[in-house]
Amino acid sequence: MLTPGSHWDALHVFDEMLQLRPLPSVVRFTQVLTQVAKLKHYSTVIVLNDRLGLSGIGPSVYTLNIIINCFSHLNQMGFGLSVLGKFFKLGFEPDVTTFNTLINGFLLQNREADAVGILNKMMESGTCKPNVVTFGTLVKGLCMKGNNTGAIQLLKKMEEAGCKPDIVVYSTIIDSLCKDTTVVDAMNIFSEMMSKGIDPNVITYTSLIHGVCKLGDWKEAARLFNEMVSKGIFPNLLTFNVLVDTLCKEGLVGKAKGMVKMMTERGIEPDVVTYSSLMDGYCLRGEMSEAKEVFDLMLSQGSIVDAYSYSILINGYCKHRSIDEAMLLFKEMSGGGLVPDAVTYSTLIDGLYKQGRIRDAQKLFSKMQACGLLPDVQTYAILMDGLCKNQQLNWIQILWFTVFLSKVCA
DNA sequence: ATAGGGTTAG
Repeated sequence: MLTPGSHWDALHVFDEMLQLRPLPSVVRFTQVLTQVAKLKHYSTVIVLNDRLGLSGIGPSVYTLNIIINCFSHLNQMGFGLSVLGKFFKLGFEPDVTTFNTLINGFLLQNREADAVGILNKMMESGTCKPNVVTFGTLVKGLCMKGNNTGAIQLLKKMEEAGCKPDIVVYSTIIDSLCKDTTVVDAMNIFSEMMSKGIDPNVITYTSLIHGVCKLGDWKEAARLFNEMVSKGIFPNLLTFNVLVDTLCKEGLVGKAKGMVKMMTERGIEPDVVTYSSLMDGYCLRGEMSEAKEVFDLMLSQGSIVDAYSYSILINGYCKHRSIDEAMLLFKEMSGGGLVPDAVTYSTLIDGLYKQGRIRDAQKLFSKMQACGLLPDVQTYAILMDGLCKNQQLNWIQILWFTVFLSKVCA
């Protein structure tokens, strides 16, 4: 379907630009590539860049860096590294952005050692010293690995190296500590940050509010909320979504609806995430007709229903023994051009096993693999559970499955 | 004109 911002529009704009005479500068094309990359249409960026090359517009350090970033996000670090060859062929020097992009790529591939290796080389180098983004990227990588201690150590290390941490580095660590429910530590880092004269922003506060909400400390959430507003920092869509979601997970859907009313009054329109959280809230309470009402409301408001929202409703029906409703939605989403992922399939497979529909579950698993979707740890756990409970596995198979799962988890 | 931080499902 053609929607504003789809990669088809980008292709169109790009082709029209390539027809112009004289040709726009590489800077203009870079601006379009940046926009497409922001929409996460990484393979489109690669295609557009190839067309650029065919039209005789040479790459710049900027476009090459963008291409490396796109290959990283497409899990094609090999191609990303091969772009380095272009630098040397064209006589360009990779800059700090190039190295930062490569570090991020390695981290996305779980190649932490390679990422740290680049940092060390940069520290030794006289020409391309690491900057705040270099450290910020690595801090995020350590947090993603659950290594908050390492992230805090790196924060100290960057200061020793004469690189001042900024609001992004601090917010990354604060958010990770909050996710780890070590909100006390997050608050300490928060104070440390402010004592250094770094002002928190809406992202910092949203992470802290999320952290205290998860602990059920609504009083503290309200305090932080008031504190940020008193500083002239206003809660935005994400802040409200976090509040709506945590209220729903606590079973307080009524309060969540109040929050939706509040955000609307402040001129912030709920989006697909807001509604999906509400739907999940109703599903958790087994109030499926209310969940479906929210879903229909979304549909009536335009086409903001995505694969995620379908998956949430499908999960709700599966958990409340309406597997046929779930299958109907599954067919509907596929027909609507939305692509179910491993989570959606796993949910349905789990639902089918729990109803004793072993054959259907296995058929769906085959279909999932035929679609090129890789089962993950959770999928295998669901398969093993389903097969065991339906006594479809003997002890040898259970043993094999367990060994397999432990390898996947490692 | 390029690089790093906060939201939803099994």
